[in-house]
Amino acid sequence: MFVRVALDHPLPTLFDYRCDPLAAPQPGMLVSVPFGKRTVVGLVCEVTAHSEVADDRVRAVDNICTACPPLSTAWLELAEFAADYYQRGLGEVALPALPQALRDAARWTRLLAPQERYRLLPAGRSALPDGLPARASALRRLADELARADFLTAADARGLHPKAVATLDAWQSKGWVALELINAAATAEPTARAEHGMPVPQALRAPSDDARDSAALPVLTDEQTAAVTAIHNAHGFAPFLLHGVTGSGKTEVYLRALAALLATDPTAQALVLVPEINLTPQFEAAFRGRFAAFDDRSIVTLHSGLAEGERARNWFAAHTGRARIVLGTRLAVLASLPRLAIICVDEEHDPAYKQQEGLRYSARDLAIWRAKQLGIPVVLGSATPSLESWWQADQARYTRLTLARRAVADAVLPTVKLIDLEDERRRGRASVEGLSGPLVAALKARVERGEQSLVFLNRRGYAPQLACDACGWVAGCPRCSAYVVLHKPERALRCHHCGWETRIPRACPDCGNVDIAPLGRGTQRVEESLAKVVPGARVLRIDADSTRRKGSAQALFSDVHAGEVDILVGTQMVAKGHDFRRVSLVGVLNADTALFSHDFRASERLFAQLMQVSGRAGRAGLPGEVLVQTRYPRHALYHALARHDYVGFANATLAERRDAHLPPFVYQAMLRAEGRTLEAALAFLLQAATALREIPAAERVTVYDAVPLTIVKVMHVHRAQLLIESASRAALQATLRAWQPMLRALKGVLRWSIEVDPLDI
DNA sequence: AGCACGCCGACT
DNA sequence: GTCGGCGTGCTC
Repeated sequence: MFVRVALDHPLPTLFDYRCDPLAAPQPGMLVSVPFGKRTVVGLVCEVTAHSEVADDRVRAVDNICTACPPLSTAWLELAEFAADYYQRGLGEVALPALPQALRDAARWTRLLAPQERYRLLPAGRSALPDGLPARASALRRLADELARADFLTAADARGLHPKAVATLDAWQSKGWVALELINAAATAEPTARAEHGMPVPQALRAPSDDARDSAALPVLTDEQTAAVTAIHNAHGFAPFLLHGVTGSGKTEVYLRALAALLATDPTAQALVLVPEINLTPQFEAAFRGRFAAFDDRSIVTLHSGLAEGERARNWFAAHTGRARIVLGTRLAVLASLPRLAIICVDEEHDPAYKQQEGLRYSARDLAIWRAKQLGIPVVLGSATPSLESWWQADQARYTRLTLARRAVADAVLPTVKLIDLEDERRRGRASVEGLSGPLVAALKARVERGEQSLVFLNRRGYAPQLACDACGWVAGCPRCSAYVVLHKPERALRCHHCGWETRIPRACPDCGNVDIAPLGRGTQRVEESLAKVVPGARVLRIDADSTRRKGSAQALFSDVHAGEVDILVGTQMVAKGHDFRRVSLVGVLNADTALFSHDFRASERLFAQLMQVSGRAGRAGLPGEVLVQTRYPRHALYHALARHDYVGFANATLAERRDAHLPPFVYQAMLRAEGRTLEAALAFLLQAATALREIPAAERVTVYDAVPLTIVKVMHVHRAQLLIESASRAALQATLRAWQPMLRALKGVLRWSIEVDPLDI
């Protein structure tokens, strides 16, 4: 007997191994196999009686992972499709999608091995809370938790108090707690159990079933009702584009659609995707609140911020069918969900759904593929849908559901005003520290009224450049072809491309001049300026720097919700999804740069971002105002923004894209090369372009010139790219498939990679 | 991707 | 004389 195994390895082939015919693994199982000098974990794709590989080269399977039920055929097909479409090996797709614990054969035994846990004994229950010193708060917490849950694993206990295990051992010797063994795999709910019917949670019953339930639920608008009904009545594969302005209650539509579906089928699973880790807590709270009868294994999250163990547990809950709702970021789209019945993709336009390293997949596109494969509904929600999705709806391939009104009765869309910076200057009203007079006045008025404001600026750090007035020197990164960003609190210059850091120099290293000054402004500088310009205001900055520590983003956001902040300064991080009820003013700084970008998608991104950040204003009855500082107040994008006219913007932009033969009217792929020199990278791409002439399918493919990337050099590596496109997706795919072996034969470059459907051009 | 082999320059 | 640089080649 032989198994054909996929390994996490760039070669797109399966590897054959011998196995015991009496104990052969099934497809979808994990095995550990010898590979070269190492032992690696692979995924069994086929079990056959014959192998094409010469007998003496075939080695034997080392070990079979019995702790994990095999992955389903449907999941293997998903991995195969993704590998095929994104031009990678199956193993490169499948194995990174699994939890780390499964990819390390040494840890398989521990998955099955008995785990220890401490159970509270009656003696302990009577003795414990009082037997502790009143001041020993950590010990009391431990005792309380033990009393509440009856038992604690060592890991849980350690989470409460670092020395908890020692304490528990001491309590054990006093006869207060007992150490018992549990079998981890046995506690994971087997699929069979789920299929016999989990209890239907109360919250899932239709509102009409129970007057008390319906009283607690928000009343749907007509538009929301229509959307929920349409999703509920769908049969088979049913893609929906839920186009709803911010605050129109898209989340409520997801909640109702899920409730209806999960109630009809007590084993059904739902997958809900959000673009950012920061949004998972608020979504998790909303889902746990609504599905109160679901325990914490029934609703799980999957994202890269979870500790490895928790991620593995949640993955298992999804894989065994135990989890009914899986809420996660893009990586969750590759979770194993044997009973998947509906998928929701919130803010489907968000570029964060595109993985930007390794396998460069679009989680939104894979979500649609999964829905099609399984014949289930998929709901793509956004206030500013991607033009790709909008076009699909235009073509009637997706059903459009529109929520044009805000769901909260007295909430109206904010008024958007453009502040013409040129005009301000001509009238002798120069901006102070980059903040125009009207914006400062509006900020002051909000502080006086006790309302909150949000200042949006998509640039972190203090200033994007540090320059010498005398000789024109600008601080640059020694490893990259980029300027270093001044970070004032850390008193450092930092490269945002490679992380290189240095102290701020006292004088110009070129000419010795001490008058070196920051140029431009980032969030730190705006934070500082606001404190000066709006005296007495409590200013809080939220960006990737201020939220670096784990959990700090949540803490900062809750300060805002608690009203402890007057002015919030932030990057796109604050624009997404958060429902800041007291914010009545949004100020936008420095948006103009994206208007004239070389990237044809820059304006689409800017429009979505500005619509999204505008939506933060005036959510709870307060009249909202958005002030955009610009030098181009007559630009069509700003006009569409001022009228909240996504549809006009989308239609106009789509018409431009059609004329210019850009996506979604053509399909693109990018070949990127990294070389020791730019010449090497370009030479490689030139050879690659020449090789295309030998591929028949490439006759229907347009090849552009190889060009250096905007940031040519990162970490001493020079980068260039070559764009190819075709009106035929099939021709493009066929070309890429034939191209890869030719590329592998080329030399002279450190690395190269193909990206299908690139977002950044 | 790893991890070997292999062939040439600066050091104890 | 070796340590170690990265070019080349292989992995069932």
